[in-house]
Amino acid sequence: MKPTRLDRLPEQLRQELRKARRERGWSQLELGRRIGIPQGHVSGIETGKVVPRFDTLLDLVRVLDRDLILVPRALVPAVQALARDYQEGREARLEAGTRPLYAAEESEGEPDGR
Amino acid sequence: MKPTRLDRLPEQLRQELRKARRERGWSQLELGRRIGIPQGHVSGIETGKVVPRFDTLLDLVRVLDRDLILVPRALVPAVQALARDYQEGREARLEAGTRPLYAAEESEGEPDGR
DNA sequence: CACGTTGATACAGTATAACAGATGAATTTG
DNA sequence: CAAATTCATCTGTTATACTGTATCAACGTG
Repeated sequence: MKPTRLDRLPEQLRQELRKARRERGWSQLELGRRIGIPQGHVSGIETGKVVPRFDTLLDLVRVLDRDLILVPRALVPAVQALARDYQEGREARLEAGTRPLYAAEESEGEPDGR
Repeated sequence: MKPTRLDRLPEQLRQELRKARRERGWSQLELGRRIGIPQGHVSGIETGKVVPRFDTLLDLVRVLDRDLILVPRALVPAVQALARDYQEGREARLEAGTRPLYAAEESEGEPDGR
């Protein structure tokens, strides 16, 4: 992995964001629309071109049904394992009927009135 | 809790930051020095006057031996409980010999070369 | 009391995130 | 193929995080 002094926003986190967005079948435009930021900005964040403010990132992860939480360093491995297992479970359930599952939902979930 | 449209940086998070800093016996000046930001800025963050960039907040929590991690919303309660229990354990151990424990360490731990 | 520390706040100047809008390449779709 | 979609990137403007410096009140300590 290139150190690319551009990952002031951790690459791992960026990948997870992109993955979560795609799981939902949302384009950057769609995701941006939901939290009120332009497509170009979503792109900049996902590619590591800009480091978002904390509140922006929080809006982003929450609309993707995730959250950012503060944990003691000692617990990081355990929590990550927990999260990974959980996700793998979801994915397994997902490919069972290879359908986006989320993509369909055109319920226009409240844009979280920013 | 007041909604105070100032908590774009969640109050709970701010309280935890302040608490963690004090546990270590560090002043805002000392904390700021360790990650390379001025005392006034630390104050602004702790009081909710400014919303830090994600990288700034990450530097902050890491020097306080915490981390920010992305988790599925469904796991938030579980992870928070885990973190709370862990902290309570530490505190109990701490007051046993009511001594800052951290405060002493003047090992000048690498300022995490920003 | 004089002195040092801590934390909040202010101000000016700089850096950059955020926004609006546009373009173009690659890919998908009709 | 033509049209639409998606995403990266660019330009210009605005908002604001961040820096450096300084002041002040509250507190504690010599």
